[in-house]
Amino acid sequence: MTATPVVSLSNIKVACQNCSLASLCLPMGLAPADVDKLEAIVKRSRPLRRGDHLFESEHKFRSLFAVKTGSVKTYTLGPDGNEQVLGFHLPGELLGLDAIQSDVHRCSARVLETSSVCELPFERLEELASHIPTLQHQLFRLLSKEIGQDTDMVALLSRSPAEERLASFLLSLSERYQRRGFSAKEFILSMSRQEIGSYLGLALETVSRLFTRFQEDGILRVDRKHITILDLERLRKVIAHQTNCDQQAQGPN
Amino acid sequence: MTATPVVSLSNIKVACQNCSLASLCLPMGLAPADVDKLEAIVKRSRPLRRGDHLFESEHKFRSLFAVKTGSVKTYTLGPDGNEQVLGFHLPGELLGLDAIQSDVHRCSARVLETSSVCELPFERLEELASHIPTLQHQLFRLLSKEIGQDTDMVALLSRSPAEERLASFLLSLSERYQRRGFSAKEFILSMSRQEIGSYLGLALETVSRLFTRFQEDGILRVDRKHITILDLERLRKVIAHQTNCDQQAQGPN
DNA sequence: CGTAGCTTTGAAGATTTTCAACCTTAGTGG
DNA sequence: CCACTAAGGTTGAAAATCTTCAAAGCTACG
Repeated sequence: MTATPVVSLSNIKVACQNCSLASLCLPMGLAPADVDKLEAIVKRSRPLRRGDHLFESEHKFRSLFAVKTGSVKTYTLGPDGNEQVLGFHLPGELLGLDAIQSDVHRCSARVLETSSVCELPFERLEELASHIPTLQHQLFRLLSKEIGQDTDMVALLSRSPAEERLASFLLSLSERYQRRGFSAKEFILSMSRQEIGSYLGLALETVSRLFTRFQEDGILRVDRKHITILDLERLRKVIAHQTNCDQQAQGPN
Repeated sequence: MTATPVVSLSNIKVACQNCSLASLCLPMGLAPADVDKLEAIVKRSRPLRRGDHLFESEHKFRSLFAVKTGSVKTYTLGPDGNEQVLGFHLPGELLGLDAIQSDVHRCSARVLETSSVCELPFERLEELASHIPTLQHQLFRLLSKEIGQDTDMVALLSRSPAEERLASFLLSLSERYQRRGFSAKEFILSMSRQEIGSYLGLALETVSRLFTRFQEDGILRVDRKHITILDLERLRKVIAHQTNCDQQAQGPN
Protein backbone atom coordinates (compact mmCIF):
# COMPACT_ATOMS: atom_id res chain seq x y z
CA MET A 1 0.00 0.00 0.00
CA THR A 2 1.42 3.29 -0.95
CA ALA A 3 1.89 5.82 1.72
CA THR A 4 -0.62 8.36 0.61
CA PRO A 5 0.08 11.68 2.18
CA VAL A 6 -2.43 12.45 4.82
CA VAL A 7 -4.37 15.53 4.00
CA SER A 8 -5.46 17.23 7.13
CA LEU A 9 -7.87 20.06 7.14
CA SER A 10 -5.30 22.43 8.46
CA ASN A 11 -2.91 21.46 5.70
CA ILE A 12 -5.45 22.27 3.10
CA LYS A 13 -6.23 25.48 4.76
CA VAL A 14 -2.61 26.45 4.84
CA ALA A 15 -2.12 25.40 1.28
CA CYS A 16 -5.08 27.42 0.19
CA GLN A 17 -4.08 30.49 2.02
CA ASN A 18 -0.51 30.45 0.97
CA CYS A 19 -0.91 29.57 -2.58
CA SER A 20 -3.37 32.11 -3.75
CA LEU A 21 -5.64 29.46 -4.90
CA ALA A 22 -7.52 30.84 -2.00
CA SER A 23 -9.50 32.70 -4.57
CA LEU A 24 -10.51 29.40 -6.07
CA CYS A 25 -10.81 27.21 -3.01
CA LEU A 26 -12.25 29.35 -0.35
CA PRO A 27 -15.40 30.80 -1.82
CA MET A 28 -17.40 27.61 -1.70
CA GLY A 29 -14.95 24.90 -0.89
CA LEU A 30 -13.87 22.05 -3.05
CA ALA A 31 -13.62 18.54 -1.72
CA PRO A 32 -10.15 17.90 -0.25
CA ALA A 33 -9.34 15.39 -2.97
CA ASP A 34 -10.20 17.94 -5.60
CA VAL A 35 -8.05 20.53 -3.96
CA ASP A 36 -5.15 18.11 -4.32
CA LYS A 37 -5.82 17.75 -8.01
CA LEU A 38 -5.89 21.46 -8.32
CA GLU A 39 -2.66 21.83 -6.43
CA ALA A 40 -1.11 19.27 -8.72
CA ILE A 41 -1.43 21.44 -11.80
CA VAL A 42 -0.20 24.61 -10.17
CA LYS A 43 3.27 25.75 -11.04
CA ARG A 44 4.93 27.69 -8.31
CA SER A 45 7.38 30.20 -9.55
CA ARG A 46 10.44 31.70 -8.02
CA PRO A 47 10.02 35.17 -6.59
CA LEU A 48 9.83 37.89 -9.19
CA ARG A 49 11.42 41.28 -8.89
CA ARG A 50 10.13 44.75 -9.60
CA GLY A 51 9.88 45.24 -13.33
CA ASP A 52 9.59 41.57 -14.23
CA HIS A 53 6.77 40.62 -16.54
CA LEU A 54 4.25 37.91 -15.83
CA PHE A 55 3.12 38.17 -19.41
CA GLU A 56 3.06 40.70 -22.18
CA SER A 57 0.41 41.97 -24.49
CA GLU A 58 0.02 40.04 -27.75
CA HIS A 59 1.82 37.01 -26.36
CA LYS A 60 0.18 33.64 -26.43
CA PHE A 61 -2.10 32.94 -23.50
CA ARG A 62 -1.33 29.77 -21.59
CA SER A 63 -1.90 30.35 -17.92
CA LEU A 64 -3.72 32.37 -15.38
CA PHE A 65 -1.60 33.81 -12.61
CA ALA A 66 -2.46 34.20 -8.96
CA VAL A 67 -0.56 36.67 -6.85
CA LYS A 68 0.74 35.09 -3.65
CA THR A 69 2.69 38.02 -2.25
CA GLY A 70 3.59 41.42 -3.55
CA SER A 71 1.67 43.26 -6.25
CA VAL A 72 1.33 43.37 -9.99
CA LYS A 73 -0.04 45.94 -12.37
CA THR A 74 -1.69 45.28 -15.69
CA TYR A 75 -1.48 47.85 -18.45
CA THR A 76 -1.63 48.49 -22.14
CA LEU A 77 0.12 51.00 -24.31
CA GLY A 78 -2.21 53.47 -25.91
CA PRO A 79 -1.87 54.43 -29.57
CA ASP A 80 0.38 57.28 -28.50
CA GLY A 81 2.66 54.97 -26.57
CA ASN A 82 1.43 56.12 -23.21
CA GLU A 83 0.94 53.50 -20.60
CA GLN A 84 -2.66 52.95 -19.56
CA VAL A 85 -2.86 51.16 -16.23
CA LEU A 86 -5.77 48.73 -16.13
CA GLY A 87 -5.49 47.30 -12.68
CA PHE A 88 -3.46 46.52 -9.60
CA HIS A 89 -3.42 42.99 -8.31
CA LEU A 90 -2.78 42.14 -4.70
CA PRO A 91 -2.22 38.82 -2.94
CA GLY A 92 -5.03 36.37 -3.62
CA GLU A 93 -6.06 37.95 -6.89
CA LEU A 94 -6.00 36.46 -10.36
CA LEU A 95 -4.64 37.86 -13.60
CA GLY A 96 -5.10 36.96 -17.21
CA LEU A 97 -8.83 36.30 -17.28
CA ASP A 98 -9.34 38.58 -20.25
CA ALA A 99 -7.04 36.46 -22.38
CA ILE A 100 -9.12 33.30 -22.33
CA GLN A 101 -11.25 34.56 -25.12
CA SER A 102 -8.59 35.72 -27.50
CA ASP A 103 -5.98 33.12 -26.66
CA VAL A 104 -3.62 36.05 -26.65
CA HIS A 105 -2.91 38.43 -23.82
CA ARG A 106 -4.62 41.74 -24.24
CA CYS A 107 -2.49 43.54 -21.72
CA SER A 108 0.87 43.23 -20.03
CA ALA A 109 1.45 42.39 -16.39
CA ARG A 110 4.43 43.81 -14.60
CA VAL A 111 5.51 43.19 -11.05
CA LEU A 112 5.56 46.31 -8.89
CA GLU A 113 7.62 44.95 -6.02
CA THR A 114 9.26 41.67 -5.13
CA SER A 115 6.41 39.22 -5.52
CA SER A 116 5.59 35.59 -5.84
CA VAL A 117 2.91 34.13 -8.02
CA CYS A 118 1.33 30.81 -8.93
CA GLU A 119 0.85 29.85 -12.51
CA LEU A 120 -2.27 27.93 -13.48
CA PRO A 121 -2.05 26.40 -16.93
CA PHE A 122 -5.49 27.13 -18.24
CA GLU A 123 -5.93 24.09 -20.43
CA ARG A 124 -5.31 21.82 -17.51
CA LEU A 125 -7.57 23.90 -15.33
CA GLU A 126 -10.34 23.60 -17.88
CA GLU A 127 -9.79 19.90 -18.18
CA LEU A 128 -10.00 19.56 -14.42
CA ALA A 129 -13.11 21.71 -14.29
CA SER A 130 -14.89 19.47 -16.75
CA HIS A 131 -14.55 16.65 -14.22
CA ILE A 132 -15.26 18.68 -11.12
CA PRO A 133 -18.50 20.60 -11.38
CA THR A 134 -17.73 22.54 -8.23
CA LEU A 135 -14.52 23.77 -9.77
CA GLN A 136 -16.33 24.70 -12.93
CA HIS A 137 -18.78 26.65 -10.86
CA GLN A 138 -16.01 28.40 -8.99
CA LEU A 139 -14.38 29.40 -12.22
CA PHE A 140 -17.61 30.83 -13.56
CA ARG A 141 -18.00 32.75 -10.34
CA LEU A 142 -14.49 34.01 -10.55
CA LEU A 143 -14.91 35.31 -14.05
CA SER A 144 -18.23 36.80 -13.11
CA LYS A 145 -16.69 38.53 -10.15
CA GLU A 146 -14.13 40.11 -12.39
CA ILE A 147 -16.91 41.39 -14.62
CA GLY A 148 -18.64 42.89 -11.62
CA GLN A 149 -15.47 44.63 -10.52
CA ASP A 150 -14.86 46.00 -13.97
CA THR A 151 -18.42 47.24 -14.03
CA ASP A 152 -17.87 49.01 -10.74
CA MET A 153 -14.81 50.63 -12.24
CA VAL A 154 -16.74 51.79 -15.28
CA ALA A 155 -19.35 53.31 -13.02
CA LEU A 156 -16.69 54.99 -10.95
CA LEU A 157 -14.95 56.47 -13.95
CA SER A 158 -18.04 57.70 -15.67
CA ARG A 159 -19.81 59.13 -12.67
CA SER A 160 -17.33 60.35 -10.15
CA PRO A 161 -15.16 63.40 -9.73
CA ALA A 162 -11.50 63.04 -8.87
CA GLU A 163 -12.01 63.15 -5.12
CA GLU A 164 -14.36 60.17 -5.15
CA ARG A 165 -12.17 58.20 -7.48
CA LEU A 166 -9.21 58.39 -5.19
CA ALA A 167 -11.32 57.67 -2.13
CA SER A 168 -12.79 54.61 -3.84
CA PHE A 169 -9.36 53.46 -4.82
CA LEU A 170 -8.05 53.74 -1.29
CA LEU A 171 -11.07 51.99 0.17
CA SER A 172 -10.70 49.23 -2.36
CA LEU A 173 -7.08 48.72 -1.37
CA SER A 174 -8.03 48.84 2.27
CA GLU A 175 -10.69 46.17 1.89
CA ARG A 176 -8.51 43.95 -0.23
CA TYR A 177 -5.63 44.14 2.19
CA GLN A 178 -7.94 43.46 5.10
CA ARG A 179 -9.42 40.43 3.41
CA ARG A 180 -5.93 38.99 3.18
CA GLY A 181 -5.19 39.65 6.81
CA PHE A 182 -3.21 42.84 6.41
CA SER A 183 -3.98 46.10 8.05
CA ALA A 184 -6.99 47.90 6.62
CA LYS A 185 -5.78 51.27 7.80
CA GLU A 186 -2.14 51.31 7.01
CA PHE A 187 -0.35 50.17 3.92
CA ILE A 188 2.42 50.93 1.51
CA LEU A 189 1.47 51.85 -2.01
CA SER A 190 3.53 49.87 -4.43
CA MET A 191 2.61 52.12 -7.34
CA SER A 192 3.50 55.68 -8.23
CA ARG A 193 1.20 58.69 -8.37
CA GLN A 194 1.56 58.46 -12.10
CA GLU A 195 0.24 54.91 -12.11
CA ILE A 196 -2.61 55.72 -9.77
CA GLY A 197 -3.51 58.64 -11.99
CA SER A 198 -3.47 56.52 -15.10
CA TYR A 199 -5.66 53.93 -13.45
CA LEU A 200 -8.16 56.51 -12.21
CA GLY A 201 -8.13 58.66 -15.29
CA LEU A 202 -6.45 61.60 -13.56
CA ALA A 203 -3.25 63.54 -13.99
CA LEU A 204 -0.56 62.58 -11.53
CA GLU A 205 -0.62 66.12 -10.17
CA THR A 206 -4.29 65.79 -9.37
CA VAL A 207 -3.60 62.61 -7.43
CA SER A 208 -0.85 64.33 -5.52
CA ARG A 209 -3.05 67.31 -4.68
CA LEU A 210 -5.82 65.05 -3.49
CA PHE A 211 -3.48 63.17 -1.18
CA THR A 212 -2.46 66.51 0.23
CA ARG A 213 -6.05 67.62 0.65
CA PHE A 214 -7.13 64.38 2.31
CA GLN A 215 -4.25 64.81 4.68
CA GLU A 216 -5.16 68.42 5.42
CA ASP A 217 -8.69 67.27 6.10
CA GLY A 218 -7.41 64.74 8.60
CA ILE A 219 -8.69 61.79 6.62
CA LEU A 220 -5.29 60.36 5.78
CA ARG A 221 -1.73 60.53 6.83
CA VAL A 222 0.43 60.44 3.76
CA ASP A 223 4.14 59.91 3.87
CA ARG A 224 5.13 59.32 0.29
CA LYS A 225 3.94 55.77 -0.31
CA HIS A 226 3.05 55.09 3.25
CA ILE A 227 -0.69 55.65 3.70
CA THR A 228 -2.53 55.66 6.98
CA ILE A 229 -6.28 55.97 6.96
CA LEU A 230 -7.12 58.10 9.97
CA ASP A 231 -10.83 58.47 9.41
CA LEU A 232 -12.38 55.59 7.54
CA GLU A 233 -15.86 56.97 8.05
CA ARG A 234 -15.08 60.22 6.40
CA LEU A 235 -13.28 58.51 3.56
CA ARG A 236 -16.44 56.53 2.93
CA LYS A 237 -18.45 59.69 3.08
CA VAL A 238 -16.37 61.23 0.33
CA ILE A 239 -17.77 58.57 -1.97
CA ALA A 240 -21.38 58.70 -0.93
CA HIS A 241 -21.14 62.44 -0.87
CA GLN A 242 -22.74 63.06 -4.25
CA THR A 243 -25.75 65.32 -3.72
CA ASN A 244 -25.63 64.72 0.02
CA CYS A 245 -29.27 63.74 0.40
CA ASP A 246 -30.53 62.36 3.66
CA GLN A 247 -30.23 58.64 3.17
CA GLN A 248 -27.20 56.73 4.36
CA ALA A 249 -28.20 53.32 3.14
CA GLN A 250 -25.30 51.58 1.53
CA GLY A 251 -25.32 47.81 1.35
CA PRO A 252 -22.02 46.01 1.75
CA ASN A 253 -21.59 43.26 -0.79
CA MET B 1 -40.42 59.34 -46.00
CA THR B 2 -37.24 57.39 -46.08
CA ALA B 3 -36.70 55.42 -49.22
CA THR B 4 -34.43 52.77 -47.79
CA PRO B 5 -35.33 50.92 -44.66
CA VAL B 6 -32.32 50.70 -42.43
CA VAL B 7 -33.26 47.26 -41.25
CA SER B 8 -34.31 44.86 -43.93
CA LEU B 9 -36.30 41.71 -43.30
CA SER B 10 -33.52 39.48 -44.49
CA ASN B 11 -31.23 41.02 -41.97
CA ILE B 12 -33.61 40.19 -39.20
CA LYS B 13 -33.80 36.64 -40.41
CA VAL B 14 -30.06 36.31 -40.28
CA ALA B 15 -29.93 37.70 -36.80
CA CYS B 16 -32.67 35.40 -35.59
CA GLN B 17 -31.42 32.25 -37.09
CA ASN B 18 -29.78 30.19 -34.38
CA CYS B 19 -31.65 32.29 -31.89
CA SER B 20 -29.07 34.44 -30.29
CA LEU B 21 -27.38 31.44 -29.05
CA ALA B 22 -25.19 32.35 -31.94
CA SER B 23 -22.97 33.92 -29.37
CA LEU B 24 -22.64 30.56 -27.71
CA CYS B 25 -22.67 28.20 -30.65
CA LEU B 26 -20.91 29.95 -33.42
CA PRO B 27 -17.52 30.87 -32.04
CA MET B 28 -16.15 27.38 -32.10
CA GLY B 29 -19.03 25.20 -32.98
CA LEU B 30 -20.73 22.67 -30.82
CA ALA B 31 -21.69 19.30 -32.18
CA PRO B 32 -25.22 19.46 -33.65
CA ALA B 33 -26.52 17.11 -30.98
CA ASP B 34 -25.16 19.41 -28.31
CA VAL B 35 -26.73 22.42 -29.94
CA ASP B 36 -30.04 20.61 -29.62
CA LYS B 37 -29.49 20.06 -25.93
CA LEU B 38 -28.70 23.72 -25.58
CA GLU B 39 -31.80 24.75 -27.48
CA ALA B 40 -33.82 22.51 -25.21
CA ILE B 41 -33.09 24.54 -22.11
CA VAL B 42 -33.66 27.92 -23.74
CA LYS B 43 -36.86 29.69 -22.88
CA ARG B 44 -38.09 31.94 -25.63
CA SER B 45 -40.01 34.86 -24.38
CA ARG B 46 -42.74 36.93 -25.90
CA PRO B 47 -41.67 40.26 -27.34
CA LEU B 48 -40.98 42.88 -24.71
CA ARG B 49 -41.89 46.52 -24.98
CA ARG B 50 -39.97 49.67 -24.24
CA GLY B 51 -39.65 50.07 -20.51
CA ASP B 52 -40.06 46.40 -19.61
CA HIS B 53 -37.45 44.93 -17.32
CA LEU B 54 -35.50 41.78 -18.03
CA PHE B 55 -34.32 41.81 -14.45
CA GLU B 56 -33.79 44.26 -11.67
CA SER B 57 -30.95 44.98 -9.34
CA GLU B 58 -30.94 43.01 -6.09
CA HIS B 59 -33.27 40.38 -7.49
CA LYS B 60 -32.32 36.75 -7.44
CA PHE B 61 -30.20 35.65 -10.37
CA ARG B 62 -31.59 32.69 -12.30
CA SER B 63 -30.91 33.19 -15.95
CA LEU B 64 -28.73 34.83 -18.50
CA PHE B 65 -30.53 36.63 -21.27
CA ALA B 66 -29.61 36.88 -24.91
CA VAL B 67 -31.00 39.67 -27.02
CA LYS B 68 -32.57 38.40 -30.23
CA THR B 69 -33.93 41.65 -31.62
CA GLY B 70 -34.16 45.16 -30.31
CA SER B 71 -31.94 46.59 -27.60
CA VAL B 72 -31.58 46.60 -23.86
CA LYS B 73 -29.73 48.86 -21.45
CA THR B 74 -28.25 47.87 -18.13
CA TYR B 75 -27.97 50.42 -15.36
CA THR B 76 -27.67 50.98 -11.66
CA LEU B 77 -28.91 53.76 -9.47
CA GLY B 78 -26.12 55.74 -7.87
CA PRO B 79 -26.28 56.69 -4.20
CA ASP B 80 -27.95 59.93 -5.25
CA GLY B 81 -30.63 58.10 -7.17
CA ASN B 82 -29.20 59.02 -10.53
CA GLU B 83 -29.23 56.38 -13.15
CA GLN B 84 -25.81 55.17 -14.22
CA VAL B 85 -25.96 53.40 -17.56
CA LEU B 86 -23.57 50.44 -17.67
CA GLY B 87 -24.13 49.14 -21.14
CA PHE B 88 -26.26 48.78 -24.22
CA HIS B 89 -26.99 45.34 -25.52
CA LEU B 90 -27.78 44.63 -29.14
CA PRO B 91 -28.95 41.51 -30.91
CA GLY B 92 -26.69 38.55 -30.25
CA GLU B 93 -25.38 39.88 -26.98
CA LEU B 94 -25.71 38.42 -23.51
CA LEU B 95 -26.76 40.04 -20.26
CA GLY B 96 -26.48 39.04 -16.65
CA LEU B 97 -22.96 37.68 -16.59
CA ASP B 98 -22.02 39.81 -13.62
CA ALA B 99 -24.68 38.15 -11.48
CA ILE B 100 -23.25 34.65 -11.53
CA GLN B 101 -20.91 35.47 -8.73
CA SER B 102 -23.32 37.11 -6.34
CA ASP B 103 -26.37 35.06 -7.19
CA VAL B 104 -28.13 38.39 -7.21
CA HIS B 105 -28.37 40.87 -10.03
CA ARG B 106 -26.06 43.79 -9.59
CA CYS B 107 -27.79 45.97 -12.13
CA SER B 108 -31.15 46.32 -13.81
CA ALA B 109 -31.88 45.63 -17.45
CA ARG B 110 -34.54 47.62 -19.24
CA VAL B 111 -35.72 47.23 -22.79
CA LEU B 112 -35.17 50.32 -24.94
CA GLU B 113 -37.45 49.38 -27.82
CA THR B 114 -39.68 46.48 -28.73
CA SER B 115 -37.36 43.54 -28.35
CA SER B 116 -37.25 39.81 -28.05
CA VAL B 117 -34.90 37.85 -25.88
CA CYS B 118 -34.00 34.29 -24.98
CA GLU B 119 -33.70 33.25 -21.40
CA LEU B 120 -31.01 30.76 -20.41
CA PRO B 121 -31.50 29.27 -16.97
CA PHE B 122 -28.01 29.32 -15.63
CA GLU B 123 -28.17 26.25 -13.46
CA ARG B 124 -29.20 24.14 -16.37
CA LEU B 125 -26.58 25.77 -18.53
CA GLU B 126 -23.93 24.93 -15.99
CA GLU B 127 -25.18 21.41 -15.69
CA LEU B 128 -25.05 21.04 -19.44
CA ALA B 129 -21.58 22.54 -19.57
CA SER B 130 -20.27 19.99 -17.12
CA HIS B 131 -21.15 17.29 -19.64
CA ILE B 132 -20.06 19.15 -22.74
CA PRO B 133 -16.50 20.40 -22.48
CA THR B 134 -16.87 22.47 -25.62
CA LEU B 135 -19.78 24.30 -24.09
CA GLN B 136 -17.83 24.85 -20.92
CA HIS B 137 -15.04 26.29 -22.98
CA GLN B 138 -17.43 28.55 -24.87
CA LEU B 139 -18.84 29.86 -21.63
CA PHE B 140 -15.40 30.62 -20.31
CA ARG B 141 -14.64 32.44 -23.51
CA LEU B 142 -17.86 34.36 -23.31
CA LEU B 143 -17.19 35.55 -19.80
CA SER B 144 -13.64 36.37 -20.73
CA LYS B 145 -14.81 38.38 -23.69
CA GLU B 146 -17.02 40.42 -21.45
CA ILE B 147 -14.05 41.14 -19.22
CA GLY B 148 -12.06 42.26 -22.22
CA GLN B 149 -14.83 44.61 -23.30
CA ASP B 150 -15.17 46.06 -19.84
CA THR B 151 -11.44 46.59 -19.78
CA ASP B 152 -11.65 48.45 -23.07
CA MET B 153 -14.33 50.61 -21.56
CA VAL B 154 -12.23 51.36 -18.51
CA ALA B 155 -9.36 52.36 -20.77
CA LEU B 156 -11.66 54.56 -22.83
CA LEU B 157 -13.09 56.31 -19.81
CA SER B 158 -9.82 56.92 -18.09
CA ARG B 159 -7.81 58.01 -21.06
CA SER B 160 -9.99 59.71 -23.60
CA PRO B 161 -11.52 63.13 -24.01
CA ALA B 162 -15.18 63.49 -24.86
CA GLU B 163 -14.68 63.51 -28.60
CA GLU B 164 -12.95 60.15 -28.59
CA ARG B 165 -15.48 58.61 -26.28
CA LEU B 166 -18.35 59.39 -28.56
CA ALA B 167 -16.41 58.31 -31.62
CA SER B 168 -15.56 55.01 -29.94
CA PHE B 169 -19.14 54.52 -28.96
CA LEU B 170 -20.38 55.08 -32.49
CA LEU B 171 -17.75 52.79 -33.96
CA SER B 172 -18.65 50.14 -31.46
CA LEU B 173 -22.30 50.33 -32.43
CA SER B 174 -21.35 50.28 -36.07
CA GLU B 175 -19.25 47.15 -35.72
CA ARG B 176 -21.79 45.38 -33.61
CA TYR B 177 -24.59 46.11 -36.04
CA GLN B 178 -22.46 45.03 -38.93
CA ARG B 179 -21.57 41.77 -37.25
CA ARG B 180 -25.27 41.00 -37.05
CA GLY B 181 -25.86 41.84 -40.66
CA PHE B 182 -27.21 45.33 -40.26
CA SER B 183 -25.84 48.43 -41.88
CA ALA B 184 -22.54 49.60 -40.44
CA LYS B 185 -23.09 53.15 -41.59
CA GLU B 186 -26.66 53.88 -40.80
CA PHE B 187 -28.64 53.09 -37.72
CA ILE B 188 -31.21 54.33 -35.28
CA LEU B 189 -30.10 55.04 -31.77
CA SER B 190 -32.50 53.48 -29.36
CA MET B 191 -31.14 55.46 -26.44
CA SER B 192 -31.35 59.12 -25.51
CA ARG B 193 -28.50 61.63 -25.34
CA GLN B 194 -28.89 61.45 -21.61
CA GLU B 195 -28.29 57.71 -21.65
CA ILE B 196 -25.33 57.97 -23.98
CA GLY B 197 -23.88 60.64 -21.74
CA SER B 198 -24.33 58.55 -18.65
CA TYR B 199 -22.67 55.60 -20.33
CA LEU B 200 -19.74 57.67 -21.56
CA GLY B 201 -19.35 59.75 -18.45
CA LEU B 202 -20.40 62.96 -20.16
CA ALA B 203 -23.17 65.49 -19.69
CA LEU B 204 -26.00 65.09 -22.15
CA GLU B 205 -25.26 68.56 -23.47
CA THR B 206 -21.72 67.53 -24.28
CA VAL B 207 -23.03 64.58 -26.26
CA SER B 208 -25.40 66.81 -28.14
CA ARG B 209 -22.66 69.32 -28.95
CA LEU B 210 -20.39 66.57 -30.20
CA PHE B 211 -23.05 65.21 -32.51
CA THR B 212 -23.41 68.70 -33.88
CA ARG B 213 -19.69 69.11 -34.31
CA PHE B 214 -19.25 65.73 -36.00
CA GLN B 215 -21.99 66.73 -38.36
CA GLU B 216 -20.42 70.10 -39.08
CA ASP B 217 -17.17 68.31 -39.78
CA GLY B 218 -18.90 66.08 -42.28
CA ILE B 219 -18.22 62.93 -40.33
CA LEU B 220 -21.83 62.17 -39.50
CA ARG B 221 -25.29 63.02 -40.56
CA VAL B 222 -27.44 63.31 -37.47
CA ASP B 223 -31.19 63.51 -37.59
CA ARG B 224 -32.32 63.07 -34.02
CA LYS B 225 -31.79 59.37 -33.43
CA HIS B 226 -31.02 58.54 -37.00
CA ILE B 227 -27.26 58.39 -37.46
CA THR B 228 -25.44 58.08 -40.74
CA ILE B 229 -21.70 57.66 -40.71
CA LEU B 230 -20.46 59.63 -43.71
CA ASP B 231 -16.74 59.29 -43.15
CA LEU B 232 -15.77 56.15 -41.30
CA GLU B 233 -12.10 56.84 -41.82
CA ARG B 234 -12.24 60.18 -40.13
CA LEU B 235 -14.33 58.80 -37.31
CA ARG B 236 -11.60 56.25 -36.69
CA LYS B 237 -9.01 58.97 -36.83
CA VAL B 238 -10.77 60.85 -34.05
CA ILE B 239 -9.91 57.95 -31.75
CA ALA B 240 -6.30 57.50 -32.72
CA HIS B 241 -5.82 61.23 -32.52
CA GLN B 242 -4.29 61.35 -29.05
CA THR B 243 -1.16 63.42 -28.46
CA ASN B 244 0.78 62.08 -31.35
CA CYS B 245 4.46 62.81 -31.30
CA ASP B 246 5.72 63.72 -34.71
CA GLN B 247 3.13 62.80 -37.34
CA GLN B 248 -0.25 64.52 -37.57
CA ALA B 249 -0.04 67.32 -40.09
CA GLN B 250 -3.77 67.92 -39.86
CA GLY B 251 -5.86 68.50 -36.81
CA PRO B 252 -9.45 69.65 -36.40
CA ASN B 253 -8.40 72.26 -33.84
C1' DC C 1 27.52 64.04 -2.10
C1' DG C 2 25.17 64.21 -6.46
C1' DT C 3 22.14 62.68 -9.68
C1' DA C 4 17.77 60.67 -11.14
C1' DG C 5 13.19 59.92 -10.31
C1' DC C 6 9.23 60.87 -7.83
C1' DT C 7 6.45 64.15 -5.60
C1' DT C 8 4.64 68.55 -4.43
C1' DT C 9 2.98 73.04 -5.46
C1' DG C 10 1.54 77.20 -8.08
C1' DA C 11 -0.52 79.51 -11.97
C1' DA C 12 -2.41 79.57 -16.46
C1' DG C 13 -5.23 77.29 -19.70
C1' DA C 14 -8.44 73.88 -21.55
C1' DT C 15 -12.21 70.96 -21.30
C1' DT C 16 -16.41 69.87 -19.57
C1' DT C 17 -20.38 70.80 -16.67
C1' DT C 18 -24.05 73.48 -15.12
C1' DC C 19 -27.67 76.60 -15.62
C1' DA C 20 -30.94 78.50 -18.43
C1' DA C 21 -33.46 79.37 -22.42
C1' DC C 22 -35.36 77.96 -26.52
C1' DC C 23 -36.48 74.65 -30.12
C1' DT C 24 -38.52 70.37 -32.17
C1' DT C 25 -41.29 66.41 -32.31
C1' DA C 26 -44.91 63.43 -31.14
C1' DG C 27 -48.92 62.68 -28.85
C1' DT C 28 -53.60 64.48 -27.05
C1' DG C 29 -57.84 66.35 -26.80
C1' DG C 30 -60.84 70.22 -27.90
C1' DC D 1 -57.34 70.66 -37.76
C1' DC D 2 -55.15 73.09 -34.43
C1' DA D 3 -53.39 74.32 -30.11
C1' DC D 4 -51.30 72.44 -26.14
C1' DT D 5 -48.24 69.72 -23.55
C1' DA D 6 -44.46 66.82 -22.34
C1' DA D 7 -40.17 64.91 -23.38
C1' DG D 8 -36.09 65.17 -25.54
C1' DG D 9 -32.72 67.91 -27.99
C1' DT D 10 -29.96 72.05 -29.08
C1' DT D 11 -27.44 76.13 -27.98
C1' DG D 12 -25.13 79.92 -25.33
C1' DA D 13 -22.66 81.81 -21.39
C1' DA D 14 -20.76 81.37 -16.90
C1' DA D 15 -18.54 78.44 -13.64
C1' DA D 16 -16.19 74.48 -11.98
C1' DT D 17 -12.99 70.92 -12.45
C1' DC D 18 -9.06 69.10 -14.07
C1' DT D 19 -4.89 69.29 -16.91
C1' DT D 20 -0.76 71.22 -18.45
C1' DC D 21 3.31 73.68 -17.85
C1' DA D 22 6.85 75.03 -14.95
C1' DA D 23 9.72 74.98 -11.04
C1' DA D 24 11.33 73.46 -6.88
C1' DG D 25 11.65 69.88 -3.01
C1' DC D 26 12.49 65.46 -1.36
C1' DT D 27 14.47 60.56 -1.19
C1' DA D 28 16.78 56.89 -2.46
C1' DC D 29 20.69 55.04 -4.17
C1' DG D 30 24.98 54.60 -6.33
